[in-house]
Amino acid sequence: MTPKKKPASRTPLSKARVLHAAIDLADREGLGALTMRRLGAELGFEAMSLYKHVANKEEILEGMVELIVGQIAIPHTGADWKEAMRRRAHSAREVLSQHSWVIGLLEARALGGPAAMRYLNAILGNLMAGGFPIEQAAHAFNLLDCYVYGHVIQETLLAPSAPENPTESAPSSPDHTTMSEYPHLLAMYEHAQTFEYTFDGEFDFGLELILDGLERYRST
Amino acid sequence: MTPKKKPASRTPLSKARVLHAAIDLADREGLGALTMRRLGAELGFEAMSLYKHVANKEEILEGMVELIVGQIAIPHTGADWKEAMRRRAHSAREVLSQHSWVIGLLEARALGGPAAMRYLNAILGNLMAGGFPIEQAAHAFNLLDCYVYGHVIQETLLAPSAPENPTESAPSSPDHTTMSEYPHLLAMYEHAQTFEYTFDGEFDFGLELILDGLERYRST
DNA sequence: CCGGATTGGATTACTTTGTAAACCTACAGG
DNA sequence: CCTGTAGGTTTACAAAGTAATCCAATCCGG
Repeated sequence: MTPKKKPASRTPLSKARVLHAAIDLADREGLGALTMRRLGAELGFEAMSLYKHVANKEEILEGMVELIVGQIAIPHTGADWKEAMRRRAHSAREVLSQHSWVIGLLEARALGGPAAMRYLNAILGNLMAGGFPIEQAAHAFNLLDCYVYGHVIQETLLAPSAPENPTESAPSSPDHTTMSEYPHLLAMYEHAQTFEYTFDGEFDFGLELILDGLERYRST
Repeated sequence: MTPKKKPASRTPLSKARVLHAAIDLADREGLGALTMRRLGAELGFEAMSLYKHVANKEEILEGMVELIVGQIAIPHTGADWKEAMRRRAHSAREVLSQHSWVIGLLEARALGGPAAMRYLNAILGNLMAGGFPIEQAAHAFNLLDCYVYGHVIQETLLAPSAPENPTESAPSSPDHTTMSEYPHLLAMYEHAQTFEYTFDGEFDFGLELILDGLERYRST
């Protein structure tokens, strides 16, 4: 037996490794599974060893958010504002949907990190370069961001509730007798079953409507 | 000493009282303070006594969401769709902002309750009565809801972080040296200090833009 | 080359929180 | 009256975050 016992999983451990393992775990089994002991086990160490690399669990959560937010594509400063906003909205939706647990962490953690700052700054810069004066840019940014954010939440709310709680899934039409009291809602459920209804479609509809509205507003 | 010792606080206890006390506590000190022991104390009973009226904490959380969602004004079926949507958006924003912790609970809890169903049903009904065929109503509803939802989150994220974590407040412009790397963001912060910038204003701007867009869309 | 200091990890143990289980007690009704 | 049950209490335990301590290897100046 050579002196190197567990080759891959015994590499030194570091904040970066902890964070990536945490994201991995959250992706696979949801935030609920992210406990210090579990995370330690996942890495092949004891729970308390993690504390040599992060101050506490909160720091892990912050780091996770930071990493994820950093994955959202930032528009290049030269681009046409409308196309830039479209791109970044799609990117944000994709990234956030992929790691739907971040939503639950975004309470005060995001705003501070450098990734978020770079992101926000780039967007505002793009809008202003696109001809929006500051207060219009604020309006536009706020509106777009609320929409993207809200939509991701809706999706994860309605979607086949990922790995978190494998119990109830939302849109399973809770028996027709109950539903008969809510005829419009029932119609909606049925429509949602159609192949005409996709999250992608819904998202793009709203996004384009907002973008067009903003364009009209800008040239006011 | 008369036999009645603690007059008001010793009334029998019931699910309703538990729920209202829970909402009260969450309003005052945030979701983090809502523990079974604390809630029991608040009511003048032991923690375990609560379990004679609710199955578990989850049931309390569900009940809280249900009560809050039930407070959102539902538009009357006759009203003009635009005005109806405007009203309900404002109502929703108000109610959700007042109890900002509901956002954190809305993961799968809301969609099932009767209050939510009534709410969704009424909105869809209004839109369809206003001339939107089902798939357009779905679009419109989704868009509006995402916006309202997203906006409330933004607000609570940026607002003077209520009773939850009295630590850091977000928009305190984290020292000018750091900010100088993000010029647009800095400009935004400064603009936000202006009396021209209010959450109300931002909300209404986006709402009207969306409503106008929907109106245009409907008559396509 | 050596002895202490430092670094990274393991052990133990304490706290908080949800909740199961058993217990108690007053009151209702046969 | 006796009994059972509804409503409340006590005790106890498991999971999770983390403080304190300990331990081994490695690093570093003399």
